[in-house]
Amino acid sequence: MRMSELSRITETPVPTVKYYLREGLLPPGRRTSPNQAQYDDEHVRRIRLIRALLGPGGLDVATAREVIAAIDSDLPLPHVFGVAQRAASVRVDDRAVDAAALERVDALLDGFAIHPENPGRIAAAAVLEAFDAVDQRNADDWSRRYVEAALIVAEADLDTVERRVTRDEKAETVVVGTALGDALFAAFRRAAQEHVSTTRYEPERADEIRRARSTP
Amino acid sequence: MRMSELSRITETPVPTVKYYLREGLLPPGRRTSPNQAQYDDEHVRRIRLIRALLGPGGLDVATAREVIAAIDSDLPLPHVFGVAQRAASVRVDDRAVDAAALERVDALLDGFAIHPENPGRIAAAAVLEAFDAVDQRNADDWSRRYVEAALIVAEADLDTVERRVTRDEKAETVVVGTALGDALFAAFRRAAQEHVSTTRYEPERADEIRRARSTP
DNA sequence: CACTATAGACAGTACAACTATCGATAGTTA
DNA sequence: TAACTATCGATAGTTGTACTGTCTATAGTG
Repeated sequence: MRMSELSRITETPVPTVKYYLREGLLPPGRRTSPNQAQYDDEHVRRIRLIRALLGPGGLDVATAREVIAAIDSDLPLPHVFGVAQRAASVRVDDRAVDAAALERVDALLDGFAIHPENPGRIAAAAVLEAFDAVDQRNADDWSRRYVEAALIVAEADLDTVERRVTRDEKAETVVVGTALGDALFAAFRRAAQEHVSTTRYEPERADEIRRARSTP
Repeated sequence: MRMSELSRITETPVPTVKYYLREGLLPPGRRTSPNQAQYDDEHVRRIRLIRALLGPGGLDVATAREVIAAIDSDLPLPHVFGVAQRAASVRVDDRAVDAAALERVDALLDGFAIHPENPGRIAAAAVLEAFDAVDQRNADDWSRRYVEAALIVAEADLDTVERRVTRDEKAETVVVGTALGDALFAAFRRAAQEHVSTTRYEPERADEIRRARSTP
């Protein structure tokens, strides 16, 4: 197919497709002449990946380029996982996090087999520090339950990757799952908050609200 | 205190403090003359809140202004919760989500007492749609476990708010918890992923890695 | 009385993600 | 085969966001 069709199928404007090509997110098409090229299903797929990473995934173009390069490389899966993790994490300056916050995180993650450089460990310390700066209260009880939930999600993530067959499928799932998983969990969290809040404080209205959704 | 001290305590440049004032994020100081004003601890607290929302919370200035206005208002807590939820959610165009994806989400959230407009419900549908566009596979098993984890987190969130005493404390905790909770969970998820991955695939290395962190 | 610090208005910066224009050429259609 | 549309690749422009800098008149300070 030519660029206009690629653009139509993926609902992405032609100038934007060109932009992705320029930025190295999308591999060039197969040249048929000095100013013509053919694209195929792989390009369609890749554009969908790019849009998922830049949109719901919240990655910037430079970071998306890195994780795409990791998928395309033949590096082992654990390496792809590391790249995806660092990409999806808000970049936190290691030195900007104080030791006390890191110790608290380590206490919460007692028994976890993680390296000191794990992006989550650093980021969690930064978030707890910010939380304390506003809400002068110990957030450890709250955090402990987050860790419990995070373990459930992490097991689900690994299981999902295992279900894929080839190395490339697994690599793509790792990247998409890591980036979109955050957004998916955040969405379900919102829903669960309303649900828990309603059943806890207005149980008499819960049934009525349930009905409103099941019969639109 | 004067602006320079406010700036020093909060580690925020003076021009940035002025910017927050202009943008209505920070209430003006108590005027002592046409071009002098006094600030107090409430301003310090407020700047910390702003920085937490704009930094780890990932809100933009306009959205931060809305949630701060909600805290300052005397609107009831459920309303503040709603504002915070919409603020922390990636804005999704309702019509951009197709009905099939919404039905899948509703199946996953069967029995939940939530309104059809719940931001999480819409956002989850959008994310699942993006995931399917890339990874042509049913993500429902994966999602179900996310929902299970989201319930744990939502209960923790509500409990944390309940522990606060006054309406204003509760309102602030709702806002901070909603915005920073996403980042906190994402961080713990990264840590849990490495932990689960190591114990599952390289159990013999797990102990060694654990030791590396406990004895820095 | 120097000297520094405001407040507030306004302009400028830096970066990211597109979006538009252009000239030379290629494919397509009447 | 002429007219029309599409493409490539280079370059420039746009939009939006979160600051950052400059300026003037005035105020606090040693």
